[in-house]
Amino acid sequence: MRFTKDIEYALMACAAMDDQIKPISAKEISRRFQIPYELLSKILQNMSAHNDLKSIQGPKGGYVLNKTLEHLTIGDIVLALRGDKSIADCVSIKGGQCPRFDKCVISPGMIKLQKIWDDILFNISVKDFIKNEN
Amino acid sequence: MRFTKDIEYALMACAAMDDQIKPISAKEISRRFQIPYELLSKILQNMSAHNDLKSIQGPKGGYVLNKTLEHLTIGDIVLALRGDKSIADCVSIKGGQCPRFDKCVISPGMIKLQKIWDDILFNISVKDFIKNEN
DNA sequence: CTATATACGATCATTTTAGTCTTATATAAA
DNA sequence: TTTATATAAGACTAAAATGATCGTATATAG
Ligand code: FES
Ligand code: FES
Repeated sequence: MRFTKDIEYALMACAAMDDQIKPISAKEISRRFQIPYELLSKILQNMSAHNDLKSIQGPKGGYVLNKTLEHLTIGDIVLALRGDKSIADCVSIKGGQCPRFDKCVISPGMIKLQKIWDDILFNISVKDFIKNEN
Repeated sequence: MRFTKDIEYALMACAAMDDQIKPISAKEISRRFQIPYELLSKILQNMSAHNDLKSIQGPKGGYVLNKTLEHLTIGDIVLALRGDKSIADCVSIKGGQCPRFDKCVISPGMIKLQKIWDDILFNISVKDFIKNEN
């Protein structure tokens, strides 16, 4: 039950783009946080495809936030990077294929816990996450 | 951010042992839930080493719960099977080695989220998790 | 035109997860 | 005391996910 490096890198990138009018390049973010450039690029491209960011090509190009960090949640980032927010196989989209599905003893609990987790993920904004007051 | 199969299997095993006075063997649990026997064995041994279960060797042996499921939490199971409950590298025990540690922009948020998650993990009992009322 | 940027797909290395195999030890019951 | 049944433990393998790299194409500011 852990966040992977993508998520960490994405959150750092968000911090770099916060309050920025001008686009910031992947290279600049990569340099600032010591994140492998190509890896970061793909992360930003995924976030772009998910409409969390807007990309501007060419010189002076880079990425800009599409929404403010107040309106971007941790859950959005997980969805952009993972595509799936399920906390276990038992409760995943493909759960229907599980041979145990009909009489599964853990799925009621998993479903409940999934709801609790979703509630957290999609209600903590990246702004909340980044700011270190309190 | 997902629970692995161990956790699922451990929870199923707990369900099988709930309210049981007599020990249940790994083989029996394995058969009932279609869990690979050797894999389940190791899971139960880990839970045993963590004092969640008591093991009885020999014929008519098996495993019995050491505490009631009301007093066993999801967090206990994660600790027994994973050894580590941290939600990300940034906030893990070895976090001190991170080159970004001193000026990390995400660690305040990670620490906060870790607390929230711990609060959930160690306050949901396996009994709560298993029972399907509500 | 050229330098700088994203877009995208393929590839590779490492780590984690999942599952298997083997051997040793304990013990209830015949 | 023998035998069958059980846990204990560690080595091993296979498969999947993660982390990182490479190469090439395309867009565009200057
Ligand atoms: S484990 Fe398959 S549905 Fe729960
Ligand atoms: S990422 Fe290293 S301390 Fe936060």
